[in-house]
Amino acid sequence: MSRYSATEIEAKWQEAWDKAGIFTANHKADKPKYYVLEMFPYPSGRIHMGHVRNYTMGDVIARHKLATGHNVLHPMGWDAFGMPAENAAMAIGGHPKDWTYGNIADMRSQMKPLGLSIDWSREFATCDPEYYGQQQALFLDMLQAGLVYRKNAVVNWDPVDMTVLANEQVEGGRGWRSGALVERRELTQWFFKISDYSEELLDALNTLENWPAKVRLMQENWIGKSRGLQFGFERVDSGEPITVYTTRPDTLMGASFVGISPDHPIAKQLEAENPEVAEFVAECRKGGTTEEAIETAEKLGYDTGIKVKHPLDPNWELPVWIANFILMDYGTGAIFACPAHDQRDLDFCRKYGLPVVDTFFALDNDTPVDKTAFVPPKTEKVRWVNHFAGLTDATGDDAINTTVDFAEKAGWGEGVTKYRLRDWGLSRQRYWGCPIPVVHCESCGVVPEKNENLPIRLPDDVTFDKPGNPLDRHPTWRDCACPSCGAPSKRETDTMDTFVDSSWYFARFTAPHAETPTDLAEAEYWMNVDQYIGGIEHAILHLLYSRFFARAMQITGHLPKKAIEPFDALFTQGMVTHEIYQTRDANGRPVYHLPEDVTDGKLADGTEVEIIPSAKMSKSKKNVVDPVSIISAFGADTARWFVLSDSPPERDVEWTASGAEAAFKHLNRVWNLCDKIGAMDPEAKGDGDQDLLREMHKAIHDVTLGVESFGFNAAIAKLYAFTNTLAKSKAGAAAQKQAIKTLAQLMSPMTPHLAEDIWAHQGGEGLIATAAWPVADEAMLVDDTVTLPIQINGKRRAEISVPKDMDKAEVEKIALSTEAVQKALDGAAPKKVIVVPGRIVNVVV
RNA sequence: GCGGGCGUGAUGGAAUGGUAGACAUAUCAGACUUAAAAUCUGAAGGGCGUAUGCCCGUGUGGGUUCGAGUCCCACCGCCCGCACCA
Repeated sequence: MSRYSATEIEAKWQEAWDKAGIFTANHKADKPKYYVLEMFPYPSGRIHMGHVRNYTMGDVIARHKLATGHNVLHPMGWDAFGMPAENAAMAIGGHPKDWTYGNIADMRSQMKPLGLSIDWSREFATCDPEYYGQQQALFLDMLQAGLVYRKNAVVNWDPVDMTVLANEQVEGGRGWRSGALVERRELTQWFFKISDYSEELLDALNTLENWPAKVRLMQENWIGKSRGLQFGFERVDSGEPITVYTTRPDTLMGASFVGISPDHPIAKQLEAENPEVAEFVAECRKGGTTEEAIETAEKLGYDTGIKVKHPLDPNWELPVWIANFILMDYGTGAIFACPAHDQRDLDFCRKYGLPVVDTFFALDNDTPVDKTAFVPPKTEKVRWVNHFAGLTDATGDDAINTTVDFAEKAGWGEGVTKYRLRDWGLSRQRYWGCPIPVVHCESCGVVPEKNENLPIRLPDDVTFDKPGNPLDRHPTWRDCACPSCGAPSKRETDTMDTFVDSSWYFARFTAPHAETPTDLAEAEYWMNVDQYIGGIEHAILHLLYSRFFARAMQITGHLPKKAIEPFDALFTQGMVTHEIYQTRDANGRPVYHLPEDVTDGKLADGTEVEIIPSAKMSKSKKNVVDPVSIISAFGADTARWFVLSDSPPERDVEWTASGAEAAFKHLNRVWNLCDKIGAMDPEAKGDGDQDLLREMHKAIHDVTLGVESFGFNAAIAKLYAFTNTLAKSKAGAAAQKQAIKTLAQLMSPMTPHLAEDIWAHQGGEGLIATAAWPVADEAMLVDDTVTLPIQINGKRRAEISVPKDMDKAEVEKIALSTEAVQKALDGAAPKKVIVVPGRIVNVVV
């Protein structure tokens, strides 16, 4: 009997697939296409179990589609620009380019043994000049189409990475990568006009039926549409209006003061004139220092002394305050405060002794507001005591609509729609990114580079011994001729946010070597991505940017109209977790231990470790298992099988040594089963051929359903069960052989190497990878005889065995004659009998 | 605060409104072995009982239904996302 040697067969079949070129995507044949894509990795240098899970899921889909007669596009690339390469250069010397390409080579060599059905001929890295040159071309087209612009803006400055960050890249006041507290600076930056597409990006979410509802909702909240009233408060001194935006215009009679942002033009003017204001505004800009401080930040205000007139009563004057909680880039940067119905306004007014006026009460309670603002749901009816349009009992929603109509008719305000989504600032003061292809000329201003000069390559001779951008201090790279007038000029030294790189790579995969960003014929054939798979952490940033880029690329003629939503279906997979093993050092500080150093809760020297519940694998907690060592111990098939088997794919899966071993043992069992069946006399007859084949068809049905609906764990459970059935079967050689070949086919998306070897051993034709996927025979899915449970009043009391097509009346008769039913009836007639054919019988007594 | 999701054995988890706990882990017992490992066979939600069996059981409480883990309402707990957004 031969032994299952994963190392041997995996290398053998990977070579065979390569040689046959079966994973090379090809659009010539007359078959439907299928584009499956997993989010491409950052080349950190090591693959981790998360990658294994992500790519295995995509591979299962890709291989299944290949076996069901599709032209499959399943590419792989590298999201290769970004800070870590520069950090490495600063920390250990060397060049970001060498570091990155070295990592790519390492990771590729770790990934290849997984046996993924990837078309490696389409591989690229975003730091390839061939790729980023096309990105520059795309940028220039977008510039011409008015989708990119430059403006002076208050931006988030990361003092550690020494670069600006987009709003989406600031989490809790800290840089998403460095974790440093973000400062606010005013700089001239490049922006993508994503906010022009707010409404469309929001509307189109409804068409993304095969996206998780959670992701759509997160994007909806992020875009943040609101409807409200915009109007002016007239200044008493100058007669100039201060324009405010409010979503609760119905509370205007409860207005207590007008508030403006510290960045509002009026505040800026006062700042210049008045040192006291300057000091206050500076204090506001500093902001909090910790996350808690930001959450519980004290409301700060400064009374400017300016008075404005209430739009409904020229004799009613309100003070104008500068308040630290008002954001300049939302609405108009100015508000009116209604403390009775807004907790934040109430806190502010109580602090500074400003009036609090109730405008409505609950229908059954008219207690004036004291410390808690009265903010009922807008759908709840309330009783108005202070409204200008004569409202009495109405819901908030009705009151808002009535008020907007009233203001529009009276001509002092207009209903407007606002979005929270702001334009995407793409300038980064970094070296290792795609250079922005523009030139600054003293006479011509900002001039786009000529297309024939692309790519604008990054210079290789740079140093990282000083903080800041090496491009900025390079002696010659900046020098160039103005593309317009030819005069000596300076290049832009900012590079693009790396999210730009990942916003169109999926389109580039359709023609990775085209001389233009895309090849429209190829894009027309391969787009859209039929199934996209990645982490939920990209729910907003990457996916929203990509949706914007798909629109921009359509406008600039690089993608067909049908690709406006580039990802037909999205699946967000869970993480791979592991227990954490901890001891403490002499000072009581935690010390973590690698799983491979812990046996039965003890270290090699016998020290007991504390076991902390599973968390995402991370190097700092040392709860990591290296795919490379798993593959060398058990083989890729075992790793692939295990990451899919234990949990539903959208949930986290806990890596356990026992689970991985169990997966390995099971594959051995299947191997031995194949050996055993192979050794049978081909003419041997046995018992229960039909039963085995029936189970085989049920397995085909269930596994296919599982694979097609991301029920990988359920599919694998069915494969376990069918293997157990086959192992115990006494059927004849022909039936067993058919069963093991089918089992191999059903396993082939998950464990492709083992499946291939079994196929060959059992005399299967060609490669199993390209063999037609088995189809279940409907007639074989139902047993001739079915076991029906008999319920009495909904509780199971007995079972009967009847032919599958016996009619209801007959089933009822048999059910009623059972001992349990007779006993329960005790001579009386049943009140009701429900017979669900093939399912159940319920007798009500 | 706003929004969303989830609560099933010791554990991960199965169950188109139709026999709850498939499949797997851990556990226990048996076979093989001088012994162990490996492998194979079997047991196993809780309680009572020698047993045929009976009672209870999917976070808690109600409801709809012949029948609810699944649908509806309320509550409790946990997780995630967003958040001075006017």
